[in-house]
Amino acid sequence: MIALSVTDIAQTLPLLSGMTDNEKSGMLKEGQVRNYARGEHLFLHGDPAKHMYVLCKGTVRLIRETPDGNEFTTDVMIAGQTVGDTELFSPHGEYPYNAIAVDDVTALRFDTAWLKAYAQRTPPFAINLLAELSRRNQLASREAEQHANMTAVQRIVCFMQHLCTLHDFNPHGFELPYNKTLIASRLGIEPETFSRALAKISDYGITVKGTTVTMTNLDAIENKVCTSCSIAGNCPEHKMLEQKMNALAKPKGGAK
Amino acid sequence: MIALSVTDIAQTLPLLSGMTDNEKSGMLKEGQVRNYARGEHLFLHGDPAKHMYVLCKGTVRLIRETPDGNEFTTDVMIAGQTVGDTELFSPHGEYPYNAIAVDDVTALRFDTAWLKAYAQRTPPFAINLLAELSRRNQLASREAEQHANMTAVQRIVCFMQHLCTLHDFNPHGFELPYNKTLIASRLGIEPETFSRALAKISDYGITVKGTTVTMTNLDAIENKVCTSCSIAGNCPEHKMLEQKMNALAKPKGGAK
DNA sequence: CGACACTTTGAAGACGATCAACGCCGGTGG
DNA sequence: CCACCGGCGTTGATCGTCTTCAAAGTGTCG
Repeated sequence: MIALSVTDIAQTLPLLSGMTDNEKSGMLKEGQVRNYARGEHLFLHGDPAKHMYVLCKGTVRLIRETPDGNEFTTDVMIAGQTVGDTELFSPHGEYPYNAIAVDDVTALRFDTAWLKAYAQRTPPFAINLLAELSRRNQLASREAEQHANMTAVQRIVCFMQHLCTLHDFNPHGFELPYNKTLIASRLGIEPETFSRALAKISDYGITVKGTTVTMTNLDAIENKVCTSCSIAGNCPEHKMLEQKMNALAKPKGGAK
Repeated sequence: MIALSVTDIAQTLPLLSGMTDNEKSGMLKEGQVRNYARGEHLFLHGDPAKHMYVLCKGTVRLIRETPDGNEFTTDVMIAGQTVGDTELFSPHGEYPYNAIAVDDVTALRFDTAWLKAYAQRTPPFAINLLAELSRRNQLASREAEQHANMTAVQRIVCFMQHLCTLHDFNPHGFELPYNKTLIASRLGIEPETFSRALAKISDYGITVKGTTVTMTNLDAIENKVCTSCSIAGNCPEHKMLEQKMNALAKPKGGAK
């Protein structure tokens, strides 16, 4: 679990890109450092959206509960990502999901009212917000599409690929960053189905043994599963993976 | 099919809310009136996102094509709605879907570059954009959730309810605004499944005969289907429907 | 009238959810 | 140190839902 310092955040946070160092530090000093223990919630569904969070350490699960008691994991956020930015300018100002710490979490907490005012007087920040929301929209709509058109096996392959680039893992072999039940919930499938599906993904050039994932054949993924690949033609995610697989040596027998 | 004048748009367009009349007309005069015949496309997937469209007349279908030739209808937009606003500040600047006219369409077309600059120097407009994207995000993520947790019948009921409020129809009886194949595609289900499911939705207090929809029992919908109802407790959409059903007389025998 | 798109119905099959059972592991408490 | 427990993961069997393929009915428009 990597922890990010304030300077790390200033460099990596998409919401701050293109802003001057002065502007960055001016904004970051408004953030309060908050810690959350495993299982604690940052906020609950229906709470007034008073804060936005930048995660520095740990993993946060965004969950919506359905009437029949089912839980649906909307997303899983990691260090360097932002929670609650979508609700900053939401018309009715409530969080539409619970945010719960999967492990011990450190976050920078910002006041919504202040951020709103800040966005109004700092156009670059407003633009960054717009770009971020735009990106989220695309992801969300692709999510819905995948659920409608792809089988569980295909969605898992997609997810593994995404996981690998997001966390900057070595495609030749990496460990799952959280447990399988959480992944299944994130993908909207049952743990049983997930378990069974893992046995079948070797057709797509991926092997999963225990918690270790190995990607062996990217061509088997490309144009079969990856939506952005097969539709747009050139998928940045895929190219990154390819470069990395060529650059990194294949781990030998006893390598961890 | 209702056509909107420029003054109609100035009043109803969410993106213009809270702006002065001067600002509104200043922006609207930048829009070019464009007409599209039935079946014509406004733009295609992968096209550079050069324009944003405000629909004045007709219906536009947003479609993504999957590798295996399947078509997935991301959304169906009607007069008074905006197409391409999500891509205004999209990082890579391409439309992620096709936009195709379902019937004869009139739209106001705005230049993306101009809008971007305009948003930077007009904070209220940027804020409206943020609010709109925020709203879209919520809809998209609920879409994904519904697909994972609800049956076809339930999704249809949800859709009918949404349709009724969106188009301001009379719940006691209205005509479907476009054909069933399109609706099925919008819901991510096959036309056959859709057809069969229509026979079963009477359990939820809705009757569909041919292209006529009648809502008879809102209680049967509430807390059974409507996600925002059962989760948030008080769903604005539902309340509107309820008020309307009470206000409007039940149509007698030969009423149209 | 004929072509064509849309809609409906039937029958078969694929897929995922559900219920149930079991093995595995880490932790707790005696 | 061992027994017990709970959470996690896997496997099997069954069931409901949706898709797919096929066919036939409906409607509209030239």
